[in-house]
Amino acid sequence: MVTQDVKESFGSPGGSLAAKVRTLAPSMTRSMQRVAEAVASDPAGCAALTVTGLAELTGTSEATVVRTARLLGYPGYRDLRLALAGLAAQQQSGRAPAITTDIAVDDPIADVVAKLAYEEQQTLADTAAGLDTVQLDAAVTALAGARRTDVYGIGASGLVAQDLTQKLLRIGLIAHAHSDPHLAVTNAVQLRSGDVALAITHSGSTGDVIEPLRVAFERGATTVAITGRPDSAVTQYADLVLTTSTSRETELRPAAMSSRTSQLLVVDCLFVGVAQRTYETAAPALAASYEALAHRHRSGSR
Amino acid sequence: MVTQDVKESFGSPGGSLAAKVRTLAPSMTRSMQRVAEAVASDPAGCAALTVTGLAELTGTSEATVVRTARLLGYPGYRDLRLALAGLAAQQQSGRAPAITTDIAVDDPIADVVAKLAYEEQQTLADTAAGLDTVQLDAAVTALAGARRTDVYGIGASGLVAQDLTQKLLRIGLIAHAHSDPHLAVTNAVQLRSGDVALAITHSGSTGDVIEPLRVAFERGATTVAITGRPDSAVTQYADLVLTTSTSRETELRPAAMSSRTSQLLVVDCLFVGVAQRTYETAAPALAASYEALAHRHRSGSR
DNA sequence: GTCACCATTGAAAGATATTTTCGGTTCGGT
DNA sequence: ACCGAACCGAAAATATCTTTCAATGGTGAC
Repeated sequence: MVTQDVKESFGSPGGSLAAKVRTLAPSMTRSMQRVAEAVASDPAGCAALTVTGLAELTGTSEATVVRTARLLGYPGYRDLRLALAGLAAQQQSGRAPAITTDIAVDDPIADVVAKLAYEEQQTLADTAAGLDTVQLDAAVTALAGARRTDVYGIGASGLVAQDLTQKLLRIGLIAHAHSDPHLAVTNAVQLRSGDVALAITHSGSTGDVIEPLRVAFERGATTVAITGRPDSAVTQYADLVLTTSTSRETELRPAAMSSRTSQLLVVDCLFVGVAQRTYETAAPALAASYEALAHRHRSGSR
Repeated sequence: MVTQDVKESFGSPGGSLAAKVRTLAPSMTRSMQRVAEAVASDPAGCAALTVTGLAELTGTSEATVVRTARLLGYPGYRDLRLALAGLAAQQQSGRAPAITTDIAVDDPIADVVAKLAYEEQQTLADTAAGLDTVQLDAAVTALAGARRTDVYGIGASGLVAQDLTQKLLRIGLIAHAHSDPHLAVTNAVQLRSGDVALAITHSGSTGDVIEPLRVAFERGATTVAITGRPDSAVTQYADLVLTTSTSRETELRPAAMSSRTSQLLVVDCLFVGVAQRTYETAAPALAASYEALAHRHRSGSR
């Protein structure tokens, strides 16, 4: 029997499908994209169609439809269709007001705030839905037990890398963020089994970040990639891949914005996970760092 | 095609299936009742089964299963199954309880993800609701017209400061982030009317950040504070105050986490606002920086 | 520019699932 | 005991889904 795992597909909340389509779209061929788009835009309608029907609707072939279903993580079209039916039902029951419009040049500032907040919320939901908790758990375990951890990130992702290291340092772990590619590589050489190297790159193809990860990978360290493109170059050298969501970008809202939100959520999850594992030492360390900073704040607040 | 009317089956509210089974049970034969009962008691489980599977489970034959499906009002088993999938999804989503509890040490990683995502969404909503758009608008105007902009932030807020400057630089504005208190002050001395100084501090009482803002304030620059405490020391020297939200912190989720989310939203709003104001120059600058980075990415990704 | 190669695609064959048919079985009535 | 009707399931028939494979078109090397 092929269709035993429907329950699991239900496990992920509804919106995740549209998100999945977005993250995987870049790695799809043109015809597959057509199919994916049809499915994402009208789940209910597509659920009513057979493979042949959907193939005709999208002007492709049955084979392509099945291929798309596979890429989206289902064993076959049958299961995609089942998931679609579920999705449609959910949509029907839960109203979707959705602020759909992009941010325009002449939007009043209040609209900008509302739209940005909404989109970032959306990004968070998508990311949470798309995160592979098994990989995440494995990454947490690796980090918690690591002798040392190196984190690579450039540009906006570099800030996320620093955020993670700041947090890890706070709970007594040894972590460094590298944004200088050369230093990153020379440090990566020092890594060995039991250490962790973590690369953060939205595109998954940032050479300056891939290179140190490759070195770490070859030295036997546990390598983790946080990327929006689970099929990109960086994953070649990653033992564990944590996927961030990709929301559609607009001219005034560059992709960097949502990828940052997404990356930070992943990083937070890693941190909390590690803090749980190392609670005995993490809790006092957090308290201590809080204490240490107290005197840097002016006492009276007016 | 037999399966054209799936949408309609969704139309009937979820619970009606169990009711329908009860109503029709008397008119059913023994084997059909077994099937109907199985379907009613575990829609999700049955949705995962093929006709043959369900027939075996209930100790009946495929024919009986199909007959039951017909009696329940569906054209065939295929459509019953689709409806079942929808029902299961609804049930699942229905029991999505508000995640109110704090993150506990022994929470499974999946719960951690859900709770973190939820809390960050909450933070975003709170921030958006609490933002003073008048002040925000004024800050945008100041930034858009500034000769130069200095941003102060320490620790986690320092990363937010860098995020803002990275973005502003991208659209051709002159902005610097300072995390070194001494350098910040020495640079602040250079500021004058028409320049902007922006301090980011959650507590509002971080001396190292207040000091340069005070200097800038006294030199006549437009000063902006992004803080979670609108009554704190930093606001003394701030012409404009943008308030970030403060959500309750827990042991495993330090305040830094939500304040960062909140600060980033404010910063994003500032950025988009400025990009709108300076659209003529910002749009091409954004495009250009995108181009410039393209070659740093390895080509093949698929 | 041409060629070789690889990715992409759809047609059709093959496999599976669903529906229908049909004959056997059971059960109640006579 | 016999008859008839409803009930049921095995298996054939059909629909649907999946896989294979050859044709196509695009891409990079030379």
